[in-house]
Amino acid sequence: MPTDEETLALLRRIPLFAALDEQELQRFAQTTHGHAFKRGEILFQKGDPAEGFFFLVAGQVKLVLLAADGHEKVVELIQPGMSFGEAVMLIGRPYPAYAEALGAGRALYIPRAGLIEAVRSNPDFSLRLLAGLSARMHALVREIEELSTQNALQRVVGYLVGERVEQAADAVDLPASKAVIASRLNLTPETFSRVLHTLQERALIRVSGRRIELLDVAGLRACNG
Amino acid sequence: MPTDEETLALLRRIPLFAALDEQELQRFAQTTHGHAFKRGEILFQKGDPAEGFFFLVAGQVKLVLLAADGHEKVVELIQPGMSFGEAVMLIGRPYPAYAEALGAGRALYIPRAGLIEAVRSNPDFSLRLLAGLSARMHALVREIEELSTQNALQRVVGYLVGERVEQAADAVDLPASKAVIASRLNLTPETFSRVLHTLQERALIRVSGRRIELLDVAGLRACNG
DNA sequence: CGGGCACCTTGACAGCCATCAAGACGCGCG
DNA sequence: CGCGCGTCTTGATGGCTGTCAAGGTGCCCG
Repeated sequence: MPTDEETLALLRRIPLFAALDEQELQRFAQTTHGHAFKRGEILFQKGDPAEGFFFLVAGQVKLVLLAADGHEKVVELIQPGMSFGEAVMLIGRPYPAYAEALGAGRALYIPRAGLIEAVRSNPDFSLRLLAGLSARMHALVREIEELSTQNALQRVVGYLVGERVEQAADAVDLPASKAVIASRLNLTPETFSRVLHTLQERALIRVSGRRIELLDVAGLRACNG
Repeated sequence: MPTDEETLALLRRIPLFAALDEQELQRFAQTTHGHAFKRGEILFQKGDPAEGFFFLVAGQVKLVLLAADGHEKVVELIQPGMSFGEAVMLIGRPYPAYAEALGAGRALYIPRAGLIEAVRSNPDFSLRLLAGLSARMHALVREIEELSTQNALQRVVGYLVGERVEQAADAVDLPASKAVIASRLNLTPETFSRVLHTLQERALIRVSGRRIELLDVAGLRACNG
Protein backbone atom coordinates (compact mmCIF):
# COMPACT_ATOMS: atom_id res chain seq x y z
CA MET A 1 0.00 0.00 0.00
CA PRO A 2 1.33 3.41 -0.97
CA THR A 3 2.38 5.70 1.84
CA ASP A 4 0.22 8.77 2.22
CA GLU A 5 2.44 11.75 1.48
CA GLU A 6 0.24 14.16 3.38
CA THR A 7 0.19 12.04 6.52
CA LEU A 8 3.95 11.88 6.36
CA ALA A 9 4.18 15.66 6.14
CA LEU A 10 1.95 16.03 9.17
CA LEU A 11 3.90 13.51 11.22
CA ARG A 12 7.03 15.51 10.51
CA ARG A 13 5.43 18.44 12.29
CA ILE A 14 5.01 16.55 15.56
CA PRO A 15 7.76 17.75 17.90
CA LEU A 16 7.98 14.33 19.47
CA PHE A 17 8.89 12.84 16.11
CA ALA A 18 11.73 15.22 15.35
CA ALA A 19 14.30 12.59 16.27
CA LEU A 20 12.98 10.04 13.77
CA ASP A 21 14.54 9.37 10.40
CA GLU A 22 12.57 9.01 7.18
CA GLN A 23 12.22 5.27 7.43
CA GLU A 24 10.90 5.37 10.98
CA LEU A 25 8.41 8.05 10.05
CA GLN A 26 7.13 5.90 7.22
CA ARG A 27 6.53 3.05 9.60
CA PHE A 28 4.39 5.36 11.71
CA ALA A 29 2.57 6.66 8.67
CA GLN A 30 1.43 3.17 7.78
CA THR A 31 -0.61 2.73 10.94
CA THR A 32 -1.69 6.34 11.38
CA HIS A 33 -5.27 7.27 10.61
CA GLY A 34 -6.56 10.71 9.82
CA HIS A 35 -9.85 11.70 11.43
CA ALA A 36 -11.94 14.69 10.45
CA PHE A 37 -14.52 15.79 13.00
CA LYS A 38 -17.14 18.47 13.44
CA ARG A 39 -18.28 20.60 16.32
CA GLY A 40 -19.55 18.64 19.29
CA GLU A 41 -18.13 15.34 18.14
CA ILE A 42 -16.66 13.11 20.84
CA LEU A 43 -13.19 11.82 19.95
CA PHE A 44 -13.17 9.41 22.85
CA GLN A 45 -15.27 8.80 25.90
CA LYS A 46 -14.07 8.53 29.46
CA GLY A 47 -13.39 4.84 29.98
CA ASP A 48 -12.54 4.02 26.35
CA PRO A 49 -9.44 1.85 25.99
CA ALA A 50 -6.44 3.99 25.10
CA GLU A 51 -4.64 2.18 22.32
CA GLY A 52 -3.10 5.21 20.72
CA PHE A 53 -2.72 8.93 21.01
CA PHE A 54 -3.93 11.93 19.03
CA PHE A 55 -2.20 14.76 17.25
CA LEU A 56 -4.41 17.74 16.54
CA VAL A 57 -3.95 19.14 13.04
CA ALA A 58 -6.74 21.72 12.97
CA GLY A 59 -9.57 22.83 15.21
CA GLN A 60 -9.90 22.84 18.98
CA VAL A 61 -10.52 20.00 21.40
CA LYS A 62 -11.33 20.12 25.09
CA LEU A 63 -10.43 17.35 27.51
CA VAL A 64 -13.12 17.09 30.13
CA LEU A 65 -13.28 15.32 33.46
CA LEU A 66 -16.69 13.99 34.37
CA ALA A 67 -17.64 13.72 38.02
CA ALA A 68 -20.15 11.22 39.34
CA ASP A 69 -22.79 13.89 39.88
CA GLY A 70 -22.51 15.15 36.33
CA HIS A 71 -20.19 18.03 37.09
CA GLU A 72 -17.69 18.75 34.37
CA LYS A 73 -14.23 20.25 34.43
CA VAL A 74 -12.10 21.14 31.44
CA VAL A 75 -8.60 19.89 32.19
CA GLU A 76 -6.99 21.03 29.01
CA LEU A 77 -7.65 22.93 25.83
CA ILE A 78 -5.88 21.31 22.91
CA GLN A 79 -4.69 23.58 20.10
CA PRO A 80 -3.39 22.56 16.66
CA GLY A 81 0.11 21.15 16.89
CA MET A 82 -0.47 19.60 20.29
CA SER A 83 -0.81 15.90 21.01
CA PHE A 84 -2.80 14.28 23.78
CA GLY A 85 -3.39 10.87 25.27
CA GLU A 86 0.24 9.67 25.21
CA ALA A 87 0.58 9.01 28.90
CA VAL A 88 -2.66 7.12 29.31
CA MET A 89 -1.82 5.02 26.29
CA LEU A 90 1.52 4.02 27.75
CA ILE A 91 0.10 2.46 30.88
CA GLY A 92 -2.72 0.81 28.98
CA ARG A 93 -5.46 2.24 31.15
CA PRO A 94 -8.71 3.68 29.85
CA TYR A 95 -8.94 7.42 29.24
CA PRO A 96 -9.69 9.30 32.48
CA ALA A 97 -11.41 12.12 30.58
CA TYR A 98 -13.43 12.53 27.43
CA ALA A 99 -12.45 14.62 24.40
CA GLU A 100 -14.93 16.83 22.60
CA ALA A 101 -14.37 19.01 19.54
CA LEU A 102 -15.16 22.68 20.04
CA GLY A 103 -15.36 23.18 16.30
CA ALA A 104 -14.70 21.33 13.07
CA GLY A 105 -11.16 20.09 12.71
CA ARG A 106 -8.85 17.22 12.02
CA ALA A 107 -6.64 14.92 14.04
CA LEU A 108 -4.26 12.04 13.50
CA TYR A 109 -4.64 8.86 15.51
CA ILE A 110 -1.34 7.12 16.10
CA PRO A 111 -1.57 3.59 17.51
CA ARG A 112 0.48 2.46 20.41
CA ALA A 113 2.44 -0.32 18.76
CA GLY A 114 4.55 1.97 16.61
CA LEU A 115 5.53 4.02 19.62
CA ILE A 116 6.72 1.06 21.62
CA GLU A 117 8.71 -0.07 18.62
CA ALA A 118 10.28 3.37 18.23
CA VAL A 119 11.24 3.51 21.91
CA ARG A 120 12.96 0.14 21.52
CA SER A 121 14.94 1.13 18.49
CA ASN A 122 15.66 4.84 18.98
CA PRO A 123 17.00 6.16 22.29
CA ASP A 124 16.76 9.78 21.17
CA PHE A 125 13.10 9.24 20.58
CA SER A 126 12.79 7.81 24.10
CA LEU A 127 14.45 10.84 25.60
CA ARG A 128 12.20 13.18 23.70
CA LEU A 129 9.13 11.28 24.79
CA LEU A 130 10.34 11.32 28.38
CA ALA A 131 10.97 15.04 28.21
CA GLY A 132 7.51 15.65 26.79
CA LEU A 133 5.82 13.64 29.52
CA SER A 134 7.87 15.30 32.20
CA ALA A 135 6.93 18.73 30.94
CA ARG A 136 3.28 17.81 31.06
CA MET A 137 3.67 16.43 34.57
CA HIS A 138 5.21 19.69 35.60
CA ALA A 139 2.21 21.51 34.22
CA LEU A 140 -0.12 19.21 36.15
CA VAL A 141 1.70 19.89 39.40
CA ARG A 142 1.43 23.60 38.73
CA GLU A 143 -2.27 23.19 38.15
CA ILE A 144 -2.67 21.35 41.43
CA GLU A 145 -0.76 24.13 43.12
CA GLU A 146 -2.98 26.77 41.60
CA LEU A 147 -6.17 24.89 42.39
CA SER A 148 -5.27 24.34 46.00
CA THR A 149 -3.57 27.56 47.00
CA GLN A 150 -5.11 30.31 44.87
CA ASN A 151 -8.49 31.96 44.85
CA ALA A 152 -10.57 32.87 41.83
CA LEU A 153 -8.97 36.24 41.20
CA GLN A 154 -5.48 34.84 41.45
CA ARG A 155 -6.23 32.02 39.05
CA VAL A 156 -7.66 34.38 36.46
CA VAL A 157 -4.71 36.74 36.77
CA GLY A 158 -2.29 33.84 36.52
CA TYR A 159 -4.01 32.64 33.39
CA LEU A 160 -4.01 36.05 31.74
CA VAL A 161 -0.37 36.72 32.47
CA GLY A 162 0.54 33.24 31.27
CA GLU A 163 -1.36 33.68 28.03
CA ARG A 164 0.25 37.05 27.50
CA VAL A 165 3.64 35.39 27.48
CA GLU A 166 2.46 32.81 24.97
CA GLN A 167 0.73 35.26 22.71
CA ALA A 168 3.59 37.76 23.11
CA ALA A 169 1.34 40.79 23.20
CA ASP A 170 -0.31 43.00 25.77
CA ALA A 171 -3.70 41.71 24.85
CA VAL A 172 -5.01 38.19 25.24
CA ASP A 173 -7.49 36.63 22.85
CA LEU A 174 -9.40 33.96 24.70
CA PRO A 175 -8.99 30.77 22.68
CA ALA A 176 -12.53 29.60 23.46
CA SER A 177 -15.82 30.73 24.97
CA LYS A 178 -15.70 32.26 28.41
CA ALA A 179 -17.60 29.30 29.79
CA VAL A 180 -14.88 26.92 28.62
CA ILE A 181 -12.09 29.11 29.95
CA ALA A 182 -13.94 29.42 33.25
CA SER A 183 -14.17 25.66 33.56
CA ARG A 184 -10.48 25.33 32.68
CA LEU A 185 -9.82 27.64 35.65
CA ASN A 186 -12.25 25.71 37.80
CA LEU A 187 -14.72 28.57 38.02
CA THR A 188 -18.33 29.03 37.10
CA PRO A 189 -18.98 31.39 34.18
CA GLU A 190 -20.64 33.77 36.65
CA THR A 191 -17.60 34.01 38.88
CA PHE A 192 -15.31 34.41 35.89
CA SER A 193 -17.43 37.28 34.63
CA ARG A 194 -17.40 38.94 38.03
CA VAL A 195 -13.64 38.64 38.36
CA LEU A 196 -13.10 40.21 34.95
CA HIS A 197 -15.43 42.99 36.00
CA THR A 198 -13.44 43.59 39.17
CA LEU A 199 -10.14 43.70 37.30
CA GLN A 200 -11.61 46.17 34.87
CA GLU A 201 -12.83 48.38 37.72
CA ARG A 202 -9.30 48.44 39.07
CA ALA A 203 -8.08 49.56 35.64
CA LEU A 204 -5.88 46.49 35.30
CA ILE A 205 -7.50 45.16 32.14
CA ARG A 206 -10.03 46.13 29.49
CA VAL A 207 -12.47 43.54 28.19
CA SER A 208 -14.13 43.63 24.82
CA GLY A 209 -15.68 40.33 23.88
CA ARG A 210 -13.01 37.66 23.84
CA ARG A 211 -10.22 40.19 23.65
CA ILE A 212 -8.71 41.29 26.91
CA GLU A 213 -6.18 44.11 26.99
CA LEU A 214 -3.72 43.97 29.85
CA LEU A 215 -3.35 47.58 30.93
CA ASP A 216 -1.09 47.05 33.94
CA VAL A 217 0.87 43.83 33.97
CA ALA A 218 2.82 44.79 37.08
CA GLY A 219 -0.43 45.51 38.90
CA LEU A 220 -1.78 42.17 37.75
CA ARG A 221 1.26 40.31 38.97
CA ALA A 222 0.87 42.01 42.33
CA CYS A 223 -2.51 40.26 42.66
CA ASN A 224 -1.01 36.87 43.27
CA GLY A 225 2.63 36.48 44.12
CA MET B 1 37.04 3.05 44.40
CA PRO B 2 35.29 -0.05 45.72
CA THR B 3 31.60 -0.41 44.97
CA ASP B 4 29.39 -0.19 48.03
CA GLU B 5 27.64 -3.55 48.41
CA GLU B 6 24.83 -2.12 50.47
CA THR B 7 24.04 0.60 47.97
CA LEU B 8 23.91 -2.05 45.29
CA ALA B 9 21.44 -4.10 47.30
CA LEU B 10 19.23 -1.04 47.78
CA LEU B 11 19.31 -0.12 44.11
CA ARG B 12 18.15 -3.63 43.29
CA ARG B 13 14.99 -2.92 45.26
CA ILE B 14 13.99 0.03 43.09
CA PRO B 15 11.21 -1.17 40.79
CA LEU B 16 12.45 1.13 38.05
CA PHE B 17 15.80 -0.64 38.05
CA ALA B 18 14.42 -4.16 37.68
CA ALA B 19 15.33 -4.21 34.00
CA LEU B 20 19.00 -3.46 34.62
CA ASP B 21 21.73 -6.07 34.61
CA GLU B 22 24.46 -6.29 37.21
CA GLN B 23 26.91 -4.16 35.28
CA GLU B 24 24.43 -1.35 34.73
CA LEU B 25 23.50 -1.38 38.40
CA GLN B 26 27.13 -1.02 39.35
CA ARG B 27 27.45 2.02 37.14
CA PHE B 28 24.56 3.59 39.02
CA ALA B 29 26.02 2.59 42.37
CA GLN B 30 29.17 4.53 41.63
CA THR B 31 27.40 7.87 41.45
CA THR B 32 24.70 7.18 44.01
CA HIS B 33 24.97 8.86 47.40
CA GLY B 34 23.28 7.72 50.57
CA HIS B 35 21.78 10.44 52.74
CA ALA B 36 20.61 9.98 56.32
CA PHE B 37 18.28 12.65 57.64
CA LYS B 38 16.38 13.47 60.79
CA ARG B 39 12.95 14.83 61.52
CA GLY B 40 12.31 18.24 60.04
CA GLU B 41 15.28 18.15 57.70
CA ILE B 42 14.74 19.62 54.25
CA LEU B 43 15.92 17.31 51.47
CA PHE B 44 15.50 19.99 48.85
CA GLN B 45 13.94 23.42 48.68
CA LYS B 46 11.47 24.63 46.14
CA GLY B 47 13.59 26.15 43.37
CA ASP B 48 16.66 23.99 43.91
CA PRO B 49 18.12 22.62 40.66
CA ALA B 50 16.97 19.04 40.12
CA GLU B 51 20.03 17.13 39.02
CA GLY B 52 18.95 13.78 40.31
CA PHE B 53 16.12 11.94 41.98
CA PHE B 54 15.58 10.32 45.36
CA PHE B 55 14.73 6.83 46.47
CA LEU B 56 13.41 6.58 50.01
CA VAL B 57 14.91 3.70 51.98
CA ALA B 58 13.44 4.42 55.41
CA GLY B 59 11.36 7.11 57.07
CA GLN B 60 8.69 9.36 55.65
CA VAL B 61 8.97 12.44 53.49
CA LYS B 62 6.33 14.96 52.52
CA LEU B 63 6.42 16.93 49.28
CA VAL B 64 4.99 20.36 49.93
CA LEU B 65 3.85 23.12 47.61
CA LEU B 66 4.45 26.60 48.90
CA ALA B 67 2.15 29.40 47.84
CA ALA B 68 3.21 33.02 47.68
CA ASP B 69 1.21 33.91 50.78
CA GLY B 70 2.84 31.17 52.82
CA HIS B 71 0.07 28.64 52.42
CA GLU B 72 1.26 25.08 52.22
CA LYS B 73 -0.14 22.02 50.57
CA VAL B 74 1.17 18.48 50.86
CA VAL B 75 1.15 17.03 47.35
CA GLU B 76 2.48 13.64 48.22
CA LEU B 77 3.50 11.49 51.13
CA ILE B 78 6.54 9.42 50.25
CA GLN B 79 6.86 6.01 51.88
CA PRO B 80 9.90 3.70 51.90
CA GLY B 81 10.36 2.05 48.53
CA MET B 82 9.06 5.02 46.59
CA SER B 83 11.11 7.35 44.48
CA PHE B 84 10.45 11.02 43.78
CA GLY B 85 11.78 13.81 41.66
CA GLU B 86 12.32 11.81 38.45
CA ALA B 87 10.09 13.90 36.24
CA VAL B 88 11.44 17.26 37.32
CA MET B 89 14.96 16.02 36.90
CA LEU B 90 14.29 14.93 33.32
CA ILE B 91 13.27 18.36 32.10
CA GLY B 92 16.03 20.04 34.04
CA ARG B 93 13.77 22.49 35.81
CA PRO B 94 14.01 23.37 39.48
CA TYR B 95 11.90 21.46 41.98
CA PRO B 96 8.35 22.85 42.14
CA ALA B 97 7.93 21.72 45.75
CA TYR B 98 10.11 21.23 48.79
CA ALA B 99 10.72 17.92 50.56
CA GLU B 100 10.73 17.65 54.33
CA ALA B 101 11.36 14.58 56.47
CA LEU B 102 8.55 13.70 58.87
CA GLY B 103 10.91 11.59 60.91
CA ALA B 104 14.43 10.21 60.81
CA GLY B 105 15.21 8.11 57.78
CA ARG B 106 17.45 7.48 54.84
CA ALA B 107 17.36 8.09 51.11
CA LEU B 108 19.50 7.48 48.06
CA TYR B 109 20.29 10.32 45.71
CA ILE B 110 20.76 9.14 42.14
CA PRO B 111 22.21 11.71 39.74
CA ARG B 112 20.72 12.40 36.39
CA ALA B 113 23.64 11.40 34.18
CA GLY B 114 23.36 7.70 34.90
CA LEU B 115 19.71 7.71 34.02
CA ILE B 116 20.22 9.34 30.67
CA GLU B 117 22.96 6.84 29.94
CA ALA B 118 20.69 3.92 30.89
CA VAL B 119 17.88 5.21 28.68
CA ARG B 120 20.33 5.37 25.79
CA SER B 121 21.60 1.87 26.25
CA ASN B 122 18.64 -0.09 27.56
CA PRO B 123 15.22 0.15 25.87
CA ASP B 124 13.52 -1.97 28.54
CA PHE B 125 14.66 0.52 31.10
CA SER B 126 13.17 3.32 28.99
CA LEU B 127 9.85 1.56 28.82
CA ARG B 128 9.80 1.01 32.54
CA LEU B 129 10.66 4.63 33.20
CA LEU B 130 7.93 5.74 30.79
CA ALA B 131 5.42 3.47 32.46
CA GLY B 132 6.33 4.83 35.87
CA LEU B 133 5.95 8.42 34.79
CA SER B 134 2.69 7.68 33.07
CA ALA B 135 1.29 6.06 36.17
CA ARG B 136 2.21 9.08 38.22
CA MET B 137 0.63 11.38 35.65
CA HIS B 138 -2.52 9.36 35.89
CA ALA B 139 -2.51 9.84 39.63
CA LEU B 140 -2.04 13.58 39.21
CA VAL B 141 -5.00 13.80 36.85
CA ARG B 142 -7.08 11.91 39.38
CA GLU B 143 -6.03 14.34 42.05
CA ILE B 144 -7.04 17.28 39.90
CA GLU B 145 -10.36 15.58 39.32
CA GLU B 146 -10.89 15.08 43.02
CA LEU B 147 -9.83 18.60 43.91
CA SER B 148 -12.11 20.20 41.39
CA THR B 149 -15.23 18.07 41.53
CA GLN B 150 -15.47 16.70 45.07
CA ASN B 151 -16.25 18.29 48.41
CA ALA B 152 -14.52 17.66 51.71
CA LEU B 153 -16.57 14.63 52.71
CA GLN B 154 -16.13 12.98 49.34
CA ARG B 155 -12.37 13.50 49.37
CA VAL B 156 -12.03 11.99 52.83
CA VAL B 157 -14.17 9.01 51.89
CA GLY B 158 -12.22 8.53 48.66
CA TYR B 159 -8.99 8.58 50.60
CA LEU B 160 -10.15 6.10 53.20
CA VAL B 161 -11.51 3.64 50.66
CA GLY B 162 -8.32 3.98 48.62
CA GLU B 163 -6.14 3.32 51.64
CA ARG B 164 -8.23 0.34 52.56
CA VAL B 165 -7.41 -1.25 49.23
CA GLU B 166 -3.71 -0.61 49.76
CA GLN B 167 -3.63 -1.78 53.34
CA ALA B 168 -5.91 -4.71 52.51
CA ALA B 169 -7.87 -4.52 55.73
CA ASP B 170 -11.08 -2.99 57.01
CA ALA B 171 -9.17 -0.54 59.12
CA VAL B 172 -6.89 2.24 57.95
CA ASP B 173 -3.87 3.39 59.89
CA LEU B 174 -3.15 6.97 58.97
CA PRO B 175 0.46 7.08 57.81
CA ALA B 176 1.06 10.51 59.35
CA SER B 177 -0.49 13.10 61.64
CA LYS B 178 -4.02 14.19 60.87
CA ALA B 179 -2.76 17.64 59.99
CA VAL B 180 -0.54 16.20 57.25
CA ILE B 181 -3.29 13.96 55.90
CA ALA B 182 -5.67 16.90 55.94
CA SER B 183 -3.27 18.98 53.90
CA ARG B 184 -2.79 16.10 51.47
CA LEU B 185 -6.58 16.17 50.98
CA ASN B 186 -6.53 19.96 50.72
CA LEU B 187 -8.42 20.47 53.96
CA THR B 188 -7.73 22.26 57.20
CA PRO B 189 -7.20 20.01 60.22
CA GLU B 190 -10.43 21.41 61.63
CA THR B 191 -12.50 20.41 58.64
CA PHE B 192 -10.86 16.99 58.54
CA SER B 193 -11.74 16.43 62.17
CA ARG B 194 -15.32 17.49 61.60
CA VAL B 195 -15.74 15.21 58.61
CA LEU B 196 -14.45 12.24 60.56
CA HIS B 197 -16.90 13.13 63.30
CA THR B 198 -19.78 13.21 60.83
CA LEU B 199 -18.84 9.84 59.37
CA GLN B 200 -18.67 8.39 62.83
CA GLU B 201 -22.10 9.75 63.68
CA ARG B 202 -23.46 8.04 60.60
CA ALA B 203 -21.91 4.78 61.84
CA LEU B 204 -19.75 4.49 58.73
CA ILE B 205 -16.41 4.51 60.54
CA ARG B 206 -14.93 4.38 64.03
CA VAL B 207 -11.97 6.54 64.90
CA SER B 208 -9.47 5.81 67.62
CA GLY B 209 -6.36 7.93 67.31
CA ARG B 210 -4.75 7.30 63.96
CA ARG B 211 -6.61 4.06 63.44
CA ILE B 212 -9.86 4.27 61.55
CA GLU B 213 -12.12 1.25 61.25
CA LEU B 214 -14.32 1.16 58.19
CA LEU B 215 -17.64 -0.19 59.43
CA ASP B 216 -19.64 0.13 56.23
CA VAL B 217 -17.63 0.29 53.04
CA ALA B 218 -20.71 0.19 50.83
CA GLY B 219 -22.18 3.09 52.72
CA LEU B 220 -18.92 4.98 52.37
CA ARG B 221 -18.80 4.41 48.65
CA ALA B 222 -22.34 5.72 48.41
CA CYS B 223 -21.05 9.06 49.70
CA ASN B 224 -19.25 9.97 46.52
CA GLY B 225 -19.90 8.12 43.27
C1' DC C 1 -36.43 44.03 10.01
C1' DG C 2 -37.41 40.95 13.78
C1' DG C 3 -37.28 36.67 15.94
C1' DG C 4 -34.48 33.11 17.93
C1' DC C 5 -30.57 31.66 20.15
C1' DA C 6 -26.19 31.26 22.10
C1' DC C 7 -23.27 33.76 25.04
C1' DC C 8 -22.56 36.67 28.65
C1' DT C 9 -23.72 39.67 32.67
C1' DT C 10 -25.84 41.02 36.95
C1' DG C 11 -28.25 40.35 41.31
C1' DA C 12 -29.95 37.85 45.48
C1' DC C 13 -29.06 34.16 48.29
C1' DA C 14 -27.09 30.10 50.56
C1' DG C 15 -23.71 26.64 51.68
C1' DC C 16 -19.28 25.04 52.31
C1' DC C 17 -15.26 25.62 54.36
C1' DA C 18 -11.41 28.59 56.31
C1' DT C 19 -10.28 31.29 60.15
C1' DC C 20 -9.87 32.48 64.83
C1' DA C 21 -10.11 31.08 69.48
C1' DA C 22 -10.31 28.11 73.24
C1' DG C 23 -10.41 23.90 75.35
C1' DA C 24 -9.54 18.62 75.65
C1' DC C 25 -6.58 14.81 75.26
C1' DG C 26 -2.45 12.03 75.32
C1' DC C 27 2.24 11.51 76.50
C1' DG C 28 6.93 12.03 77.87
C1' DC C 29 9.65 13.78 81.47
C1' DG C 30 11.31 15.91 85.49
C1' DC D 1 2.15 13.06 90.12
C1' DG D 2 1.80 17.32 87.61
C1' DC D 3 3.72 20.07 84.24
C1' DG D 4 4.45 21.20 79.36
C1' DC D 5 3.82 20.46 74.72
C1' DG D 6 2.12 18.79 70.57
C1' DT D 7 -2.01 16.95 68.61
C1' DC D 8 -6.60 17.03 68.07
C1' DT D 9 -11.44 18.65 68.84
C1' DT D 10 -15.20 21.86 69.19
C1' DG D 11 -17.56 26.24 68.65
C1' DA D 12 -18.62 30.86 66.57
C1' DT D 13 -18.14 33.66 62.69
C1' DG D 14 -17.28 35.29 58.09
C1' DG D 15 -15.94 35.21 53.23
C1' DC D 16 -15.61 33.16 48.89
C1' DT D 17 -17.86 31.21 45.39
C1' DG D 18 -21.62 28.17 43.61
C1' DT D 19 -26.55 28.25 42.51
C1' DC D 20 -30.70 30.03 40.77
C1' DA D 21 -32.99 33.40 38.22
C1' DA D 22 -33.57 37.13 35.14
C1' DG D 23 -32.07 40.26 31.90
C1' DG D 24 -28.83 42.01 28.35
C1' DT D 25 -26.12 41.77 24.00
C1' DG D 26 -24.66 40.34 19.59
C1' DC D 27 -25.44 37.65 15.62
C1' DC D 28 -27.31 34.66 12.19
C1' DC D 29 -31.02 33.79 9.31
C1' DG D 30 -35.48 33.77 7.60
